Amino acid sequence: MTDDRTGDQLLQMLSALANPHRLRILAALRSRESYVSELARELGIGRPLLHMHLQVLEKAGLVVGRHEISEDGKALRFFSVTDFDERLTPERVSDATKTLSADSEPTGKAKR
Amino acid sequence: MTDDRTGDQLLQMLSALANPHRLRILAALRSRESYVSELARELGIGRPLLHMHLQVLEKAGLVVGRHEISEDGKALRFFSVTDFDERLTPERVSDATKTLSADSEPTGKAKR
DNA sequence: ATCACGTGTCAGCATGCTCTGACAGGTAAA
DNA sequence: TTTACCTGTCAGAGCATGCTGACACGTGAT
Repeated sequence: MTDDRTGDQLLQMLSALANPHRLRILAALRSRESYVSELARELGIGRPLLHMHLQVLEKAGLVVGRHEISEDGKALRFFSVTDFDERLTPERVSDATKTLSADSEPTGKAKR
Repeated sequence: MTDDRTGDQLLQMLSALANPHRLRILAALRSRESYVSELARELGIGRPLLHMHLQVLEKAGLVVGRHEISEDGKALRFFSVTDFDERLTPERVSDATKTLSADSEPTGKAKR
C-alpha cells in the first residue's frame, strides 16, 4: 500500500530525494544505522553538511533520529530510515496538486 | 508494474517533480493536452518560464512534445504526459544508488 | 503593411540550495 | 590539563534554479 501525503508533503518528499547525497545517505542508513560522525566518515562528506542533509530527510519523514548513549558516555545521534512507500504516477501527481497550497504564483496574481 | 530507470534517471525524475509548477503542469496536461501558449494562460505563468519547465519534464521523460499544425496554419507545440510509474521505497532508493554516477564527491576525494 | 497569435532563445537579476571552516559545549581517558 | 571523541550552529562563498522582459522569426486575416 502506498502512503497518503498531501500535495505539500509529497513535494517536500520529492525535494528531499532529489539529491544524490541524500539518496546515498538513505542507502547507507538502510544497510546499518549509525550516528552522524561515523556516517560522515563513511560517505566522505563534511559533518556540517551531513547534518543539514539529515535535517532535510527528517523533516520529510524519510528518516528518524534518536539520542543514544555509547558505553563510554558519548551522546550519539542515531538515525534510521522509515519505511516510506510512495507511488509516482500521473494520477498520483494530479491528486497531489489538489492539496498544493500557496507556493507558485510567482508574483501575486500574474495575469499575463 | 514499476519503471526501471537507472539511479541517474531516477534522480532526474525526482528533480523534475520537485517543483510545484511542474506538478501543476502535469496535472493540467493530464486532463487535456494543449500547446505552450494556451497552457501558459491556463496556469497563469509566463511563456518562457513554462517553456523551460516543459523542457525539464521532457528530459526526465515525464512528458512528450510534438508539432502540430492548427487549422489556420499555426505551428503549435503540443505536449502530453507519459504514463510513468515509479515506486519510492527505501529498497528502491538503495538500488538506485548502485547506478548513481559521478555527482557527489564535493571536491575530489574528500578525506576528512 | 499591420495586427494577432504561435514558436523559440537570451541576458540578467533574484532567490535558494550546497558546502566549508570555525566556534562552542560535553564526556571519558591519559 | 590535555587529548580525543561526540554534538550542535553560524557566516559567508559558490553554484544551480527560477523568472521576466525583450528580441527574432513565421503565418493568416484585415
